[in-house]
Order: sequence, then C-alpha cells, then structure tokens
Amino acid sequence: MPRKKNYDIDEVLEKAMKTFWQNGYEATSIRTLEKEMGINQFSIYSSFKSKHGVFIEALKKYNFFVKENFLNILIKSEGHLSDIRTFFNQFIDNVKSEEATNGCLMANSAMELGSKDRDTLIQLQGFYDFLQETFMILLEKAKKRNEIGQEADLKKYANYLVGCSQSLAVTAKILDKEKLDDFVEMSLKSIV
Amino acid sequence: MPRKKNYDIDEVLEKAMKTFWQNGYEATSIRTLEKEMGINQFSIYSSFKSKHGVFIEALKKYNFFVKENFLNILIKSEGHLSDIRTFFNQFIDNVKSEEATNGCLMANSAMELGSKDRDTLIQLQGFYDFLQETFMILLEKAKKRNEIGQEADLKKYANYLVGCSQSLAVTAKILDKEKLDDFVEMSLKSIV
DNA sequence: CCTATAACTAAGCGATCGGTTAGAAATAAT
DNA sequence: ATTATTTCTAACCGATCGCTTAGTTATAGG
Repeated sequence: MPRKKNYDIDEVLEKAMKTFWQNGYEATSIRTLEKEMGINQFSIYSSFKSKHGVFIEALKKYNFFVKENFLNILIKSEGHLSDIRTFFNQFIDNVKSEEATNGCLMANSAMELGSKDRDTLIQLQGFYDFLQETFMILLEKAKKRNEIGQEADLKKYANYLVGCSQSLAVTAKILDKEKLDDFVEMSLKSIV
Repeated sequence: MPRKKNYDIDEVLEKAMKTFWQNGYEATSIRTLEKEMGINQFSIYSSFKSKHGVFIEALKKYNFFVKENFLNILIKSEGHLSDIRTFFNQFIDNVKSEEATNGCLMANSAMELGSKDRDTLIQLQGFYDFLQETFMILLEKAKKRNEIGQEADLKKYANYLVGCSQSLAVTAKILDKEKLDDFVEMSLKSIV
C-alpha cells in the first residue's frame, strides 16, 4: 500500500559520506546534506533518524569503501613489503590530488569526535582493528617468504604500521610531498 | 583619558586556547568563549576582531606553551635518544590523563582547518618547522656523541620524528596505551 | 475505484550562530 | 568638575542550526 522511496539509500549515503569527508561533522549542516544527498530533510530524518545517524552510517560506508579500494590489495598481496610502500604512496598521492584533499575520514573523525562521541569511537576502533589485521595478514605472508626476520614481533609491526598510516593522515594535509616520502621511507626501515 | 581594560589579554587568551583545545574551532561558540574567557562579547571583538582572530592568537599561545613545556627539554637535551622516547611517552601520558584529553591542538587544527584556512595553515607550518628543528638539534648532538651513525641523514630523521609525533596525536585518542607504547618502540628503532 | 499507508513538499519550530550597537560607567588630561 | 576617550553591559541583528509537522502525492491491496 505504501508509496515507494524515489531515492536509493545506498546512493544518498555515499553522497553524505563524501560531504562529511570534505567538511567534517560540525561543519556539515542538514541543509548541506539536503543539497548533496539530493533529498529533502524529511527523507533524511525518516531514513536516518538524525544528523548523527547519517554520520554513523557514513562512517560504516567509508569503512567499506576503504576496504574495497585500498585494503583488499594489501590482503590479497603475496606478502611483498613493497606493497606497503605502494599503499602509503597511494594514500599520499590521493590526498595531494584533487580527489580526496581532506585526508582520511576516519582520522578526521578521530580528531573531531573520537573522545566525545561513543558511537563514533566504536566505528573508529573497528576500523583500526581491521587495518591492523590487514597489515598482520600481509606481514605473515612476508615472514613466510623471508622478507622479514623469523624473530619479528608481527603484532608490534602491525600496530606500528597503523600508527604510520594515521601519521600520514594528519601530515599529508600540511607537509610537502618530499617530507612525506621521507617519512614513508623511514617508516619501512623498521620493518625487517 | 580612556578607561582601563579590567582583564588581562594574556590571561583570557590562555583560557580561549584551552577552550579551543578541548572543543575544536567550530564546536566553540562565541557564547562559550564569553563564559570561559570570563569577558563580554564586546571585549572579545574589540580585542581580537573576530572568533577567527581569537583562534589564531590561541594557536600562537599554544605554540609557545608547547615550546616552554615540552620542546625546551629536547632542545636543552645533551643528545640522548632516550630523551625522544621520554618526549613521546610524556605526550601519551598527557593524553591518557585528565589534563589534555583532546590531544594536540595543532594536530586537531590541522585536521579541522588545515586545508581550509590560510591563517591556520601558516601557524601550523611554523609549528611543524620548529618541531623539526627541535629534533634536528637533538639529533646533531646525538650524532656527535655517537648515539647515531655518522652517515645518518639527520634531516630525514627529523622529518620522520615529526611524523611520528603527529601519529600519536591521532591514535592516542583511540588506541590503548599498550599499542601506543609499541608504536613508540618501533618508531625509535629506525633512529640508529 | 477506493482506501490505507508511507513518502513527499514546504513551511515553520525554538535555539543558537557570529557579530553589532546604543547607552552607561570608568578613566585621565584639562 | 568638565570633557574626551575607551570599556563595559545588555539587548539585539539577520542567518542558520537541528529537527518537526501539516498537508499533499504516490502506491499497492481490497
């Protein structure tokens, strides 16, 4: 009996994600979301309950987006350490290009809301856990193919790489490419 | 002939700094600043021109604060690499304590405004330059006392340490102390 | 075709935003 | 004491905030 929605939840959510990514949480208003998502406020509230609700779903979407576009390459890697370098360089290039000038939505949100909003924190921790696992999987393969020493503490290595990627998420906005490249080079020196 | 201000600019500015540090730029309203600085809106606008004006001065204040309380120890260090470890641990403890739960105002601002506001960017770059110089000074001493190799590229090392400290600024809010300690340990492995 | 149900539009809610301004109060030179 | 100058208080500005709601439109079962 009811009328059909004339928008696709997944589609408008992706647009919301990009908007939060570009502007941050506080600086994105419901009116902005209306324009960017292409639907009316009523529809936003009936589908997501609140601005906060849209945001949390957008974080989940971003999580998925990063997995699909960046992390799967690492997971499917044959265990070459150079794949980590490629991953970092890819991130730098992305931020320095026009596509994703606002860095990493997860890191941005960690800074803006990490210590204030419980729901956001849960998403963040999930993301960082998965990122660590991803590095872990690659490192285990690298260990098997003797690209890293047999005595290496992989968990420590994975933690470290999570930290390095988040460092880039901050500094990529401020520092020039040369300094960032230096950082990547230095970072990987410890992975032996 | 004129009436005297009945507040101290430096005092109210320090309060403003702490407020921005705690809440971020967007989430701090003029009304909040009124309460926290303890002066009327009129006084804020006559002394700082705008909310943005208060913010930039607060960034300068923070810059000075960090130099006095954290970086001077590094600068005056005799060149022991352990001083770097102490510096990182000090930062972690700070964030994990009640004092400065919102990390580093510079990193926070880099994330929120770094790519949007020119004046903020200038402050940020000044801060990161000084941070790099600070590490540089320590590293040069460490080189002299043979704590690092004579062939080491100190500039690269200093850049790297800037990156590491900013990594902590993000992850300290999200990850537990154990993971952060791992990160510090791994970070310093590259400084040889 | 009628009706129940949900999705739509658009106006509007009180609260708050950054910023201004009129008028009173205080100060120091005359 | 008078006066010029500046700071103060407090009310107020239009704009925007997150969110709601009244009324209309579209849809599918009976």
